[in-house]
Amino acid sequence: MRRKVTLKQIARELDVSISTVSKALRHSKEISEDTREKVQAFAKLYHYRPNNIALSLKNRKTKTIGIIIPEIVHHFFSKVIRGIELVANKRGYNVIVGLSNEAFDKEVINMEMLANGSIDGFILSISKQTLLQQDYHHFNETINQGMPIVMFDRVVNEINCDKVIVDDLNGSKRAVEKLLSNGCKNIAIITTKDYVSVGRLRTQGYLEALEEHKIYSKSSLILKIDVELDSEDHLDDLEKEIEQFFKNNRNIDGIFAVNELYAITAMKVARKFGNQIPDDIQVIGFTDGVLSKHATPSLTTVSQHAQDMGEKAADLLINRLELDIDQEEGEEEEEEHYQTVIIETELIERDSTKAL
Amino acid sequence: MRRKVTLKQIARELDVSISTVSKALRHSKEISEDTREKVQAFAKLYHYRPNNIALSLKNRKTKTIGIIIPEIVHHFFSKVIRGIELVANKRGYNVIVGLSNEAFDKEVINMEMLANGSIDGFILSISKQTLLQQDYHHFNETINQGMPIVMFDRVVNEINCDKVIVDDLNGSKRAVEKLLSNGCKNIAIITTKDYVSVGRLRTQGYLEALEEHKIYSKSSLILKIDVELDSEDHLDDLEKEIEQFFKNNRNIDGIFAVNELYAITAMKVARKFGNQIPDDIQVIGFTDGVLSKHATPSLTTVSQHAQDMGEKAADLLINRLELDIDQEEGEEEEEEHYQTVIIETELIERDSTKAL
DNA sequence: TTGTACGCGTTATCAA
DNA sequence: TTGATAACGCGTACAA
Repeated sequence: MRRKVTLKQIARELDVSISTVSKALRHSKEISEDTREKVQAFAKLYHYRPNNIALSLKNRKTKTIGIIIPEIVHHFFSKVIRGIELVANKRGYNVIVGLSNEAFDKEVINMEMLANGSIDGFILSISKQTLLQQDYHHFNETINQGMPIVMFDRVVNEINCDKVIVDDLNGSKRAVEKLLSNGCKNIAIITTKDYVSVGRLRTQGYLEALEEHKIYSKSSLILKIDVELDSEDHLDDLEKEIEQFFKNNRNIDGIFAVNELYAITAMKVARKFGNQIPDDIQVIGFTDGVLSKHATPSLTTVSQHAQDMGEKAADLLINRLELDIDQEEGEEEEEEHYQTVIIETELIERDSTKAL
Repeated sequence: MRRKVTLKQIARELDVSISTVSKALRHSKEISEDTREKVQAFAKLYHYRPNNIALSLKNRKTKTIGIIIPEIVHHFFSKVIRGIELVANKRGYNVIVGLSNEAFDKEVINMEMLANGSIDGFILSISKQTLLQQDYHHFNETINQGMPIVMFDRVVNEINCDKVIVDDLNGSKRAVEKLLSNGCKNIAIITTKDYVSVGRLRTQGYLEALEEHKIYSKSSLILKIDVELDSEDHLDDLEKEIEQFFKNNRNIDGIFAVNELYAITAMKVARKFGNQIPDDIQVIGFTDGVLSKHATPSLTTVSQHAQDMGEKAADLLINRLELDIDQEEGEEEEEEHYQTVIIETELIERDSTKAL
């Protein structure tokens, strides 16, 4: 077992100085062709590779991006990661992942852990608990320490940073309009409680679409699901709640659900109540997931282009990181103008809505 | 914007030496209570945290685990990551993720990138292309450099390292036995080409189950799907291939599919051919995915306990890392006995098989 | 053409 | 009780 070789070992072996080896390997023409070749041959033989950690310490940058997401077993988030990783790798960065598991504490701890030199910047989506508590000090502290953050999807206005969001409002608006133009008269929405920003926006889109079509929204047609019901353990409860909702609203002929799980469950319940989809009830979800594609009937959805979001977020972050380098000395940092990139949604029509 | 403070800055500020600060912060009783408190107060005020990179360089370990997987947008792999992250975090480690995207080159590049000091060890699952080419030099090199590897799921005998695998053979065997005891007479298998180790093993389980029931296996009932058909872009081709398979085998009354996608697609095709599930054809898949749970009918599957695999893999790796420390000096490394942990599968009965 | 010295941030050892 | 020094591995400005 030969451990990793270092410059020092090569230097000792070849009886030259460390800096000579360093220069020779970096093809500096300060060094004679003779020694250069000798050193390079030796380095190749022993598979010399510079130690990343030492480079990070020296350069004061790690070429690593920290990702903090609430959950990884989730099509949307894993697609975002894929997008981030793609761009990051292409631009010479690695990706380190921390999971908040939707909990405030784990989010804070994870961020502190990574912020102490392990990474150059964050890409993150806020946990539900954090959104609920509205405690964002850890984000601000991180930014104040000069570590850039890019938020995606679950963002918050209070924080000054680059953001990548889905056009939730217009996405849902168009979905609801689709239902309307497909002839639905009683469109229900199954959404989250309002503190989840994306849920709130999607609800708003729903309301605006109705309003613009001069339809009065009825609060009875709006079901706001509580967070806990999302977890695997509470699938049954979710189903029951939606069942109750159906019982209270016998005349529903269209459903807009703000995520895949709600949509699928709604379809299931609708069928249980003897409805045909899309003949009796048409359903549209909001997501990128696999479920939608393979459900029966396959689900018409508002696609979020998750991978695009990841790619965009990575580009934003790396751009800022490399920009910071150039103006390193500028000290008084000319007022930094943060961007909010909006990723357009796309309505993917499948079999849960009528083909006109 | 106050940048991260370092020992040096605190020392200068308080007009003491760096080492005094360091000791004071580590509660060394070498230091007078006076200065100790002074330093600690100052450090707290400025949120001093030791720089991870510097610590890594000094301690020659990063407390970071590198994960290399073929694909992240995949229920199985993301669940494994969740398991790894859970244990890693609990034991004070971070997790850095590299995606091979099923390609040999990316696997190699990613590993080289991380092996140069960024991590203490790998947890990985081999890419399809690597399995196909059977070129494993990068694994051996990594291990020879003293960096431990734990492989999971897609492993290979040639490599000497800890492994965590699913009991593929017995899992499929029991699945097929279930179909048999449920009355199926013509059980087909939809599997992968043999170089995918898990596919091969699951096929073997299928064959053994038949054999033990004195049933001759028919090659016409074995469909081995080519890799490329797995990708999103080739879903249609996959469906067509399975359709053709059905046309050639009109008498199928049971299907065992080695993954979720194959199973779902098979159900779809079966229905298209006018079959009722589970009345005419019973189907069992091999997976942990969401599709199975939410499909119509919901799919009976062999669960792999992906999260357990991740947890076990992380424990194996960290155990070895911390063991290495203790016997650091031992040099002649008493022969290392690597383990292969087998995670038992579990048959989860849902609605694609008959309830007897 | 080659080597020395320094610094990145930290800790451990030894000297004062 | 405190401080100076070395070391982790690297790159580079400067000296030889």
